[in-house]
Amino acid sequence: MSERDESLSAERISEAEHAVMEALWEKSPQTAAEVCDNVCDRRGWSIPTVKTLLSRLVAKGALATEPQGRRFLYTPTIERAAYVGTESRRLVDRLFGGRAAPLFAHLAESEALSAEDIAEIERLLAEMKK
Amino acid sequence: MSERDESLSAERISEAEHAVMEALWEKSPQTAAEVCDNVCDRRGWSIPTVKTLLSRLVAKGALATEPQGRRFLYTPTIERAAYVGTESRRLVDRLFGGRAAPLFAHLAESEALSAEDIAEIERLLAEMKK
DNA sequence: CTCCGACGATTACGTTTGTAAACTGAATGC
DNA sequence: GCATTCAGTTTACAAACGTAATCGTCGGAG
Repeated sequence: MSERDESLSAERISEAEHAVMEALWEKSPQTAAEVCDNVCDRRGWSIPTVKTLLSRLVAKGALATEPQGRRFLYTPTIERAAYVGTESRRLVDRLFGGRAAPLFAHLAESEALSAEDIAEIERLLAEMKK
Repeated sequence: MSERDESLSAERISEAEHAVMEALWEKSPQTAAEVCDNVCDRRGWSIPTVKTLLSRLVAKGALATEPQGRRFLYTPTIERAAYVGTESRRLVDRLFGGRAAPLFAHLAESEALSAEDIAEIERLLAEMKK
């Protein structure tokens, strides 16, 4: 019960881990220290915490390491778009029965849509029609 | 370290708990056994599991109990719309910097929007303009 | 050549979650 | 009345998470 599947990257990324991923999607590769520079204050973390998260993400196959001298450079192996996609879908499935329209309706109803959002969405819709 | 705040219902609802909430939003009040009838097969749960989840939800203030003879009737204390709202916002904040338009764009791009979704959204947009 | 400091690796530890068995008290059939 | 049954409560326990301290090692400063 130790050899888990290491190739299929379907491992779930937790919220804390996600913060680390964001830093690396923003810019990569980065060392552990650099990642910490980018997230530690915001989250109130210390370096050991970041290192743990990095290790777990490597174990989950979400990050790749490349040795640079005696330290590692970390790079995402999964694309942000893919992650965002699965997470979005999860939510839509769980809360809106897989339909996006109710989500939109909900956002609209709860004032979560700004004027710009609406304009942007109209633009996208127009574009889709072409 | 035992008396947690019992009035403010900001407690986080986990995924398994959410399934129970859905059953009760669908129809309430219900007994534990009834809830189980509605979710146990789908999730492969046994009654004890449902009971645990119900208790935790009561502890979190998400459900209210009303004694009916020797058993309890469970009723949600929070509205589904409120839950859906906070969860949606969480996702939009976390993944799209709080902007709904990028979420929409993403759904559109990834084919997650059906023709009906689009029609429905156009309808909603038209309505909002009025 | 030796010691220090910087890294990753290992270990830690409390909490939450998923999943459920054991316990306890009350209602109910005989 | 007393045993069985059935509800809720308590306890259990492993995995995941959040957060971090400690260990072991390797390379660079003296």
